[in-house]
Amino acid sequence: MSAPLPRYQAVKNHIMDQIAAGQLSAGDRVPSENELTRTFEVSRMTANRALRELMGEGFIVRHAGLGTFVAEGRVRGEAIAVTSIAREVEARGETWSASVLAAGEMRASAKLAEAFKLDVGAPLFHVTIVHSGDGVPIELEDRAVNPEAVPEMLSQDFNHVTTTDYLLKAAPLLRADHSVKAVLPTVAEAKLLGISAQEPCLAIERKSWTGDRVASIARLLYPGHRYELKTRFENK
Amino acid sequence: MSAPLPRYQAVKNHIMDQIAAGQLSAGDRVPSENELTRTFEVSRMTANRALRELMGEGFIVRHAGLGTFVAEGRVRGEAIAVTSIAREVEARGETWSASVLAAGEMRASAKLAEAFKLDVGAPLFHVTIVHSGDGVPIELEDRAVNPEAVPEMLSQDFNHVTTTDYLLKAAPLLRADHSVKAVLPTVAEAKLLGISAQEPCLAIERKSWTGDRVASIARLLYPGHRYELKTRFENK
DNA sequence: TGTATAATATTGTATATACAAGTTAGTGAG
DNA sequence: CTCACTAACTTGTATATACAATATTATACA
Repeated sequence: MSAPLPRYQAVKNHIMDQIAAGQLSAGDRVPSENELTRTFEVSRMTANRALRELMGEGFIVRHAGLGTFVAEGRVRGEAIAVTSIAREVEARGETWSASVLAAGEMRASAKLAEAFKLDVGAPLFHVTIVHSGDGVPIELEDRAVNPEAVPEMLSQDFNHVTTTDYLLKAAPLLRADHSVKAVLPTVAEAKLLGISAQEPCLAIERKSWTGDRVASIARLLYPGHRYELKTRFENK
Repeated sequence: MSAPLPRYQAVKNHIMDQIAAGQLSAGDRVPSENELTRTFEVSRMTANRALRELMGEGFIVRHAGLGTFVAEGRVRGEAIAVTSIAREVEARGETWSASVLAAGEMRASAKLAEAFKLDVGAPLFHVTIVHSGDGVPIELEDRAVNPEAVPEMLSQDFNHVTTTDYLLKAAPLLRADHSVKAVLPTVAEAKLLGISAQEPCLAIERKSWTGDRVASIARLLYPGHRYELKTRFENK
């Protein structure tokens, strides 16, 4: 059972829900701290914290003496989205397919135990999959999954559904950290991706959370000549 | 005359200065809230706020009961932010320096004209700069700038201020598009970055807007072994 | 009617205080 | 020696209170 939601978070969620649902649009006035104090029966400090964090996250802007308003545009830049490789492949007009090289249980190494906040040796699910577009490999996925967060992980047929699609459903994504690097593949990796070992690859490491639990840690490797990451940033 | 610095900001600055100066390294323990309370003669709430904001900005990590520690690597907040390479270098505890290889006018090729929404042959500013940390090249910047958006661009001394710092001031950033790829450097690029031509590089192409005008188009090249891009994604 | 001042509303910072939960080290008992 | 308990320390959340600064509105006076 999860802990009760902190009050400042409930206030944040309420305002964000209103923005997301279109009840509050860019430029609209957001309730003041004192109004939130009354509405939510919290202290002004709690309301201030909720609003301050939303401001830090780019959703709202605040002016002393004036008030608090929904920010223009979407201030929070679109981070690297967690999208399904199948979707990306199809968006290129290619047909996605997958080859599951490994799918089973493993024991958490010290590093993974630390990353998952589990004990060393704790059971994890592990999958290794090559994703292709029109039969040409485009992504080598190596992923460890927390069984506590996603108990039915290994029951899925990842030749037909991507891990990402399944995880997005089974373990609602709260947050993800990404690290992007340019690397050379190992000989084994190069072979699996059907490229030379001298081909630069984009390596994305992703750690995703569901609730307050690390759900999955993945390393995604893309041939440099086959993959490009695009993102957009917007400022208020 | 500037307003006195808020106390929570002074505490933040002090810790960030220590990290930037290398006095605190990744994994090192940061003073606890109660220690900061004594050192800075502030309330615990004020110390908590300072640490909480630094955590939100990715510089530190915190564990209840355990303590506060400098984050591993630099967790860049949110999207691929448009940040100054000087700032990034300094956050690594290194000293930034720059070598301007080219700074002058050019005529817009068909491709650049299209990207800037200008006529082919229209004047553009062009700079090529190698940025280094502790004397070791880390970024090769090749940038075209729209003179209509940034008329004084070439008056700046980019040996001492980064193009990004200047652009952020002279042409308030509204929006930026990023493309990230893994590539091999050309022989010339490899030479400028002091790496082998077989070293994979992270190539970031950035198009930034001020108002409704494209201000700048840059290609930034980083040696794979020297640079890692970190981003964070949050869903509600 | 126009202007100045006071009152009100809003954000911004800071403190003291309190309770809750997690971690670790030390001590005492078996 | 081992285990359990306690104390000390740490982070996490919440409240009441206070003062400061900014912006707007209401009121009073000319």
